[in-house]
Amino acid sequence: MPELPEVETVRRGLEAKLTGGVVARVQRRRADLRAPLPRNLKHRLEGRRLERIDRRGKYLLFHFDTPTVLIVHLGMSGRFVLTAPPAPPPALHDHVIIEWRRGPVLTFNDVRRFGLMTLTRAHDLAAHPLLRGLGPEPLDSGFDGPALGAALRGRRTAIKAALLDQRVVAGIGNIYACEALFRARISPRRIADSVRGERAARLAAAIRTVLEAAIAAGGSSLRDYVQASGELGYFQHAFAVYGREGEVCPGCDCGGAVRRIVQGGRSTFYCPRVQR
DNA sequence: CTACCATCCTGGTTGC
DNA sequence: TGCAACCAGGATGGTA
Repeated sequence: MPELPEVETVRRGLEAKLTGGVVARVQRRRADLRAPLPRNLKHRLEGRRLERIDRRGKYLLFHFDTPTVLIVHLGMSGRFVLTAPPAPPPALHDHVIIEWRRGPVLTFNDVRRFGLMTLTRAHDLAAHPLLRGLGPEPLDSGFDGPALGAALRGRRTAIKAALLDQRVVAGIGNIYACEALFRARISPRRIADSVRGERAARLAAAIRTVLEAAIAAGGSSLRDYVQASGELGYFQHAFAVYGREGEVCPGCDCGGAVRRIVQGGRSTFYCPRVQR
């Protein structure tokens, strides 16, 4: 479900409500997510104070004192819900419940259990296997045409597939790959290696602007994605091509229709007339 | 390297 | 209305 804008929206919502809190109680109700939940989750977190929440790509990084870091990936259907204490009776697919000495109760709910939660030490963070190979953060100031072009150099795969590869750029998923390519007027089928120079600059700018616009809208709410506060993001109404097969190409007078193709088993939406 | 495939899991939607 | 097939925002590991 969640790509960078949704993860960032969750990060902001949780950080605002939870920073400074001390963990009072951890319940691990179901451990068989994408990777087994740490057996010592309870002992490592109880009594720890949350200092801040960072994000790297689609990963949330909860920094506690000790120093302990809780790494979370939401997978396709993972979400965090905040509720007023006391902890509510566990609902279906509530896998982890974190209570604090004061403040709201944090529940991790994940229907499909593709999510992941693990612990590490802060000083190992950059070298952690989950984070080590990630490409540049698209919202960092250093992310520009030359940086993107360098990451794509020599890749003979389609640019759409390359954007989904977290080693190329961190945080982009199927929706924002489609949307960024449309904004940059680049065909999703174009060989990644051929995206250089001015094209790479256009694509880097499109990635940045579409992600920033989505964050400003609170992310996209498809299916069951909601922000921690329970509000719905509304960027899904601003999609130019995603999910719009057959509709008139938006934003220009080309008269073409949005087409859906399958690349690597995933749906790609684009306008063949304006994206070359 | 690359492309392609299956896999993990559940639930909503679609089509008969 | 019932039921089965298909589809879904991710990541990984295997194969050719």
